[in-house]
Amino acid sequence: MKKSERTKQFIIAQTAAIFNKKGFAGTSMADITGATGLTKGAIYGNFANKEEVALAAFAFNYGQIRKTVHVALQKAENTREKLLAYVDFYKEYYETIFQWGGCPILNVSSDSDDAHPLLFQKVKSALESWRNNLISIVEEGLSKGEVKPETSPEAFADMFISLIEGGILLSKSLGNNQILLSNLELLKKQVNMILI
Amino acid sequence: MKKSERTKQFIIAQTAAIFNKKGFAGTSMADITGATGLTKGAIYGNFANKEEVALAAFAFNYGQIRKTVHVALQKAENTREKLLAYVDFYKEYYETIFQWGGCPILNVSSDSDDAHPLLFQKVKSALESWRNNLISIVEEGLSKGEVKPETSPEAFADMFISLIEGGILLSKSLGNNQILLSNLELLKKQVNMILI
DNA sequence: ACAAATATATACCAATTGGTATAAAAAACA
DNA sequence: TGTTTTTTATACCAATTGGTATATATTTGT
Repeated sequence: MKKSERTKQFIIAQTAAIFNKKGFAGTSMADITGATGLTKGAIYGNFANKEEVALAAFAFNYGQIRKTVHVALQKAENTREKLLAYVDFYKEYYETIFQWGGCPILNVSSDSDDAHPLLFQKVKSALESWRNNLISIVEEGLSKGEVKPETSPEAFADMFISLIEGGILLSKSLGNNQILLSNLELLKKQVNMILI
Repeated sequence: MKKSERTKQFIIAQTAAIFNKKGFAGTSMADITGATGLTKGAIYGNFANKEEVALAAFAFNYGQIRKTVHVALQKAENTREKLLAYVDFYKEYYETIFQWGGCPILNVSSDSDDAHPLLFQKVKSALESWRNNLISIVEEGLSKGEVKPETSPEAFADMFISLIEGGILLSKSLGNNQILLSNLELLKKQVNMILI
């Protein structure tokens, strides 16, 4: 691993939480040099502009979550275990996510949807892959006879994501983590309801 | 109504959608003068600073929604009608909300939670009053024997808000309005499930 | 260890940022 | 209508914005 690549990763790691908390317009180059201890020369030697740092920061933030979910799903052997592993992931890691400024998908989506098309495209892809992953799990469950045949994989996935993201919004805004936990409990019940 | 008050309202009306779309840091004084056709002298003659315009813009955006919901709820006579009126409001007005840049609570919450405490406090209050309103409806339904006694008003309210805000996030991000509509259908079923 | 390539710091840039003093214009009141 | 009060435009401010040219360090491959 070359020096430049190490520095790049260092810059991303030091600024990822800042971008997640303050947004693209709210994060300045001064924030970036301040957080890294590097000068603008070093930043612009490794990134073309602020947007590239923001894109890398989002990829980092989202990647951290996806990686951990992926590990948690590895052990799961059937539909129930997979879906409950998802729920348990949020039960276990929501405090960490909150410390990093909340869900990056939620944050970057509303930060970029009307102003930063490149960033918005990345969020769209991330959300799409999350949704498709959930849909696949339910579809697989359907074909294996583990899920009730009247279940709509899409509608279930959308409810799933909504209860999590909505719970994060409510808990962060009201300063009450119990709300997200309550949503996660409800989600468990909804998982059990579609299982045979 | 004095001139100053009319100008104030005019500034708010012209900039409310901009703040909702671009956020606090993303909206500049130049955006404000550009949208109103007024100069900085006029803006600062009516508002102390940018934050005051942003606060007024959020109050305007949220007020528009609350006002319309309030009217829709007037006609409702029992728990079922009240909760379904809420759902129908979003069915009818989500396109308008999207044109204004999405749900102001969702937008301003993630825009302000880690950087603009005054704005964040307003969002918190708005979300609290929405949640309390839903809780009150369910509690009234419980006391009148219209709602199943095992229902938790808080858990129901949180699910209600989450399906709406999560649906907005998904539909806006994926460019697919059908997702919000599907969540609203699910919400109707959930309403019917707690009713006796 | 040395030369070539790479990476970083410094100093700078024009443009824009939020905000203010002041004078001219327009409303409000008598 | 005349005068006082209020509102708005103009011109300005220091600070900060994102970004660049260049010289100096520091890695890298030999």
